[in-house]
Amino acid sequence: MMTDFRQAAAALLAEHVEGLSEAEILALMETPPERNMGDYAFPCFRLAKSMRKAPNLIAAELAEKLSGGALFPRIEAKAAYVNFFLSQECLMQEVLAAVLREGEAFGRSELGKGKKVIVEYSSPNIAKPFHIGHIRTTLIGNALYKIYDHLGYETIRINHLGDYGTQFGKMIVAYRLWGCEEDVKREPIKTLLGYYTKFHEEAEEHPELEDQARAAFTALEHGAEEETALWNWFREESLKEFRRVYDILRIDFDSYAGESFYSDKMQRVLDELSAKGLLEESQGAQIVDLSEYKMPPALITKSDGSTLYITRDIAAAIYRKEHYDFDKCIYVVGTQQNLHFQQWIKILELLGYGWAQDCVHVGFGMVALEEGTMSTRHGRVVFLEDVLNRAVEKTREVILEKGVNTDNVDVTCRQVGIGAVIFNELSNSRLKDYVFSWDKVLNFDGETGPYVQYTHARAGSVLRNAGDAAGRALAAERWDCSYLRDDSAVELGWLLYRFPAVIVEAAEKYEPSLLARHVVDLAQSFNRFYHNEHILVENEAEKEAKLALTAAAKQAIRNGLTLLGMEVPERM
RNA sequence: GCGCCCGUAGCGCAGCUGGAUAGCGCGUCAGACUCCGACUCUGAAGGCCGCAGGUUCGACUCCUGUCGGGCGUACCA
Repeated sequence: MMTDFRQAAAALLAEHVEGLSEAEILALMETPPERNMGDYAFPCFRLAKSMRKAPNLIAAELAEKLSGGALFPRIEAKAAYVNFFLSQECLMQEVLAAVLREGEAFGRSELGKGKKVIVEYSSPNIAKPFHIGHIRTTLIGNALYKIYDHLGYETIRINHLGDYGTQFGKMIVAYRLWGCEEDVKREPIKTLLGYYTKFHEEAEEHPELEDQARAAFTALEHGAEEETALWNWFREESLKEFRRVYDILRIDFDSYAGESFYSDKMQRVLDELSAKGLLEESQGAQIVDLSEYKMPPALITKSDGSTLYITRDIAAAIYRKEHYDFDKCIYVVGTQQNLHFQQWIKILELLGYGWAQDCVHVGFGMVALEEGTMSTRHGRVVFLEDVLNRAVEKTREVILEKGVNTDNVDVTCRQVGIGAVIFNELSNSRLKDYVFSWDKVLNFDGETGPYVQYTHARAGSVLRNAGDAAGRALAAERWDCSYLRDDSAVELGWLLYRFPAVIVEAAEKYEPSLLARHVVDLAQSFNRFYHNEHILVENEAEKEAKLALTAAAKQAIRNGLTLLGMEVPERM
């Protein structure tokens, strides 16, 4: 572990500041807007009232009294701030030693040791296309899983398949009416989707189809033979297709227990709800009234007795707590379902489950198409697999145009193309809606996956060209950091120093984009360093210091991208 | 109607638990490959941070209102 410099500065201040604890000082410490103003700053505004003195006077007095020793050779007042200048030598030595010693474990921690976290993500509906609407939950969930794993948590990945509900009643009815076994076998999802679309068209003129669909689902729920067989078949065929996409993305799950898995665990929910006096009948349906909490009522069962989404989610939560005994259960599901999750968590609380507060809904904004909202019913979808394939093709075009530096073009195209899609998705904050654009996913310039991967490959190339010096740089315990004084090098040192903290922050905020952005910063910084400074110089001490920084940047970029779920080619 | 989310340069986005001159990418314009990989780098132009109040020594950041967009709001998930 590296020294916490911020805390060191706060400790120094604590000796001379009255009325504030070290922890409070630490909380107030900030980073100056520009490096030439120092590395840490303490604003004195807060002290002005109690000390009855102007903040800039207080700052000046504090700066006068403080002595930072080797760690902070300069401590100066500027306006109302006390600015701490960290010894670049200390910073660089620590950072290089930490990154090069820890290697791919750099950024790892024991924060989650002994704790178990469930991440539920992806969760597509069977018999429906795996489209770009699913990309966010799939990639955000996967990245969160990797990040939590890196922080020492025991993780369980659950793909809560949408494999239950009235929609399957519709599918069953449609198949009986228009189904063809060979067609389904040949192209399962597209064929089934066709039936589904046709069902909705027909149902507009023949509303009785809807009733038939509800009846079919109820039959399925009661284990009727024909319905169950059809449903099983649809599920298997769908999973085959989903797995193809997961394989491309190198995503895996520990459990595919979808909604249907809880079908036999629903009665218990109903019993518990009614034992607590929460269940009421209303218009033939069973509901939980939540008006006291300013929410609409939650429908637990429909008037025909079949269950609903929220009932299954309650059953799932209880099952998971009892089966896995999680410390945290993360649901990566779109913000459209905010109300659903609020109702659901409230009901768990009302049932007396204190662990409800360990369940967290990680929402994200919608993906729309340029021509409007996606709609499977209207066939307005972009298949995720198509996006991935086109990204790979595009990479091939770029490689053909610019030349290759790799032994296996196919592998590299896949790594870069898929990486581009993943990085593009994960570099924006999750809450914002966005419009899917082919131009944007297929653009490889600027803040993109290929840019970061390229930077990594380039750093690798420098290290290869360095010959023995690279080995010496890596094996060393100290480096002559006086050669790493260029702004770009200093900046790079800081970004490397902050890397572990960024991973923690990304986990705390369930926001992989923080990590993605940090990796871009690292890449930009390294590219600047590369251009400003010649690395492979004659002077051995200088060369080794620069190679150490190069190797450290490469390692951090690699670790960051790996945590986002990307592959990181050595050459491209 | 009510609830939640979003509104920052032409476009796409950052902006740390309020703090010192609001940043990055794309695009545009002007530059840099006899030199470690130009999928790179440097510079310029481009902003009343949706609008109006309020809290504060200080507001892109917090509160209220308002406008614009998205989503949700009982038998879909």
